[in-house]
Amino acid sequence: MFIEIETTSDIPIYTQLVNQLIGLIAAGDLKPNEPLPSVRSLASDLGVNMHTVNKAYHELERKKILNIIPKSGAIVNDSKTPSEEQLSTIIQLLKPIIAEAIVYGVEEAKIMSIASSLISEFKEG
Amino acid sequence: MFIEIETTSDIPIYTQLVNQLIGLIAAGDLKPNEPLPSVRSLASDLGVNMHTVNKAYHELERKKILNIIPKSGAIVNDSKTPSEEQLSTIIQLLKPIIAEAIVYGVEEAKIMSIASSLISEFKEG
DNA sequence: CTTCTGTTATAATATCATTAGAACAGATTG
DNA sequence: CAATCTGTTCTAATGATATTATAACAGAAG
Repeated sequence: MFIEIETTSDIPIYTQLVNQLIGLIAAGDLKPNEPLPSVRSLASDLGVNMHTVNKAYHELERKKILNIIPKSGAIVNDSKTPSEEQLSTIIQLLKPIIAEAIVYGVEEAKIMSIASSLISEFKEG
Repeated sequence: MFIEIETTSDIPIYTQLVNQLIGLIAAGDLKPNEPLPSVRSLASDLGVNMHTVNKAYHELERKKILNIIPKSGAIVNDSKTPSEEQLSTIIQLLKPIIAEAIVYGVEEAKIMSIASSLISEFKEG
């Protein structure tokens, strides 16, 4: 489990966890139906509290990325087609960043090129 | 100044302000070299505290989007070409969202289409 | 049956976000 | 010049978050 937590970051630990787990799934390092480590073991590995990992897992469950089976564990959900809610989420998240890029003077073609590169980066693993 | 603050949102007020101001600049509603309202008047308009607006302005100055002239006011910076730092910022912000979209099963073409639409939305004003 | 799992509860600490009030000094304007 | 407006700085209080620490519980897995 290749996860690194920066305790000095202003990004909350559980958010760093959420983002990195999403990254691992997107890159195929964590596959659909694959079980995640228990909150206790991952917390121990990372040197953080059990509840912090638990919070990240539940955030991923809220996003419908994980399926948490009570008192058993969490497995990666298999999502072939995004729900309308998920599509809307992506658009809302993307909007302020696209705006920021435009304000910085990043040209449209450059924005598209960055997006394309990032997609390839994940898809290639 | 078309800004709406949702006090019930879990997004901090100053962050909402930052995002909406960036949106206004991207859409051309706020043009380069144009002065922003004083922290006191904008705070009064929005029904929030002066310090909250001040925090947003300084966050935008940190991003080099605003130029704050001490004891005078803030004006919109004219950025024609993004700095390396700004480009890096955009990439780092984009990365987790692209990953999330991929996990949701959003196809590459769809992601690109959303990005393109958002860019057009801003550029058209 | 023992161990592992997530769940729940309480509690303490630190940080952040927001508001309030006041005072100060430079900039602007009439 | 004098009055007003500006961002700046400071202290203070409040509420919400994030994180950690313990502990106990009940279902799952071996």
